[in-house]
This record gives sequence, C-alpha cells and structure tokens, in this order.
Amino acid sequence: MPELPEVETVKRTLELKILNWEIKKVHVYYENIMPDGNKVNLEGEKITALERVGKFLIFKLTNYVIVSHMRMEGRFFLKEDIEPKSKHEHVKITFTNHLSLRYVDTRKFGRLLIKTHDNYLDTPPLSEVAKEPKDIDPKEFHELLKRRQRAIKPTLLDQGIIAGLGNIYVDETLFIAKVLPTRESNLVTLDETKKILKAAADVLAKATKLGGTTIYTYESSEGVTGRFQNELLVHTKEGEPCPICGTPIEKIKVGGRGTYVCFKCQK
DNA sequence: ACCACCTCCTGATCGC
DNA sequence: TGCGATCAGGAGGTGG
Repeated sequence: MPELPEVETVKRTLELKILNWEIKKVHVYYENIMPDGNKVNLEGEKITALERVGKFLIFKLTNYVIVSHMRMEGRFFLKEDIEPKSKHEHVKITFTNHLSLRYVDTRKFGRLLIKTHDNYLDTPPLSEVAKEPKDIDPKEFHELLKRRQRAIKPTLLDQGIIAGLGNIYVDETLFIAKVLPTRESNLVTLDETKKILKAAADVLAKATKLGGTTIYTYESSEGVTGRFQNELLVHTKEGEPCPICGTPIEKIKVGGRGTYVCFKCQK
C-alpha cells in the first residue's frame, strides 16, 4: 500500500529511466483506471519530468500531465513491449524505444488521470491535497484539530488535512508521539500536536531513505523492495512486546481501520 | 463545516 | 474438502 515514502521511491526509480522517452501508444485494458486513456491522443508526447504530491505520482508530458494514484496495490513495471500482458495489468504505455510502462493493480483501485499543465494542480484530486507534515505549522494545525471531534487517527489519514500518511505510518506516528489513535482530535494538546507532526515527518523521511515499506503484497516497482518494514515499531506487531515498555501490542479497529497500539505508552 | 457510511475490487481467510 | 461469506483498505461520493 503505497504511502508517501513508497510513492517517492517509485518516482525516484522511474525517473532514472523514463525521462525524455517518447510515447508511441497507450493501451487501456480497464477503462475505470484510466478513463481518458482511449480518448486523448498521447502519441508523440515525451516524459519531461516526474513529480509527487502527497501520495500522487505525476508524469509530466510535453502537453499533458498524468496524475496517478496507486491506492493499495498499484505498481509500475518497465518491460520490453513484446512481453505479454500480465494478469492484473490494466494500462500499457508503449514508448518509441520498444519498452513499455505497465500499470498493474490487483484490486483495480488505482487511477491514472489525464490533465493539462494549466489545470492539474487546481482541479481534483490534487487541489484537495493538504501540506505534508514537514511543511505544516504546529499552531495552525492545532487550531484545525480543535474544530474536529472525531478520533485523531482518521483525522491524520485525511489527505485534505495532512498529506502523505496511510495506515502504516499513522500507527507509527501516534506510537512515537504517545497519543492513542482513538483520542478525540480536539483534545490533542499543542505539545502533542508538535510531537505528532515531528514524528510524522521523521517517520516519512526515514522510510523514504530506506526505500519505503514492503508489506503484504506490495513492492514499489521494478522489483524494488523497501527496507522500512524492519523498522516498524507497532504496525503488524500484534501480540509482540512494545519496544518501549514490553506490554503486548494490541490490534483494534479505529474508523474501520486495523490499528496497532500500546495501551501503556499511548495516552 | 464536519463526519459516518457506502462504494469500488480481488485474493486470502473464515465458517459451516 | 468445498464453497459461499467475510474482510481489508485510500479516497471519492452521498447524505445527515
């Protein structure tokens, strides 16, 4: 499940290869993933840059922009164009060099949206993406939290409030900040808000440095696997001793999401 | 403005 | 053993 570090890893991996490649043909095998893929002609477009906004990966082309989100299981692979389509491959972008970029997504939740340079930042989904933890002012964020009644975990998962965190890194962030995921957002103190933002920024930076987290079925792309799963403190650690106090980590549900927590360390 | 709930999907796992 | 039911989950849409 790509969160910010995984998307950044995919971006860095791909941009070493596909910059300046020229598109020859786009095949869309499942329309919902790339609704405009068969309507807009991308032939002759070159990849001019890759960007990332929150968990979105952006391919900048000569005239167009592809805004992609891999959701849980989306992956990109580069292959010889003659290689046959794999089982869950839904989009194939063929280049004039006879290589092709394949979008593979078991659950078909991901999206590749075609935008223009003029509108891609000012229209959904990117227009709705908030700042990343490292760029958020703690006092401003605390004021925002005061207006929210719901649990802090679903608040931190809301990309319109804070960008980049998913289920894995939220659990890690709240454990490091010593705040229970069920705590009402408006009851989080300014001091705790500062700790949450710092923990989130640190966790994302460290995970990015290690190439993200390889977990369940997810690989970033190109067979690149991250190493942050070895650094996880609580996520997936049900029944194991808390690394701080030794109390067994519990798995609970918060806002419908599987959540790992130490009830002694987190208040 | 805020928020709970539903939807999209498939593979893994559960229950009978 | 086999098969239907249930679950997981990021974010957009809906409706209270």
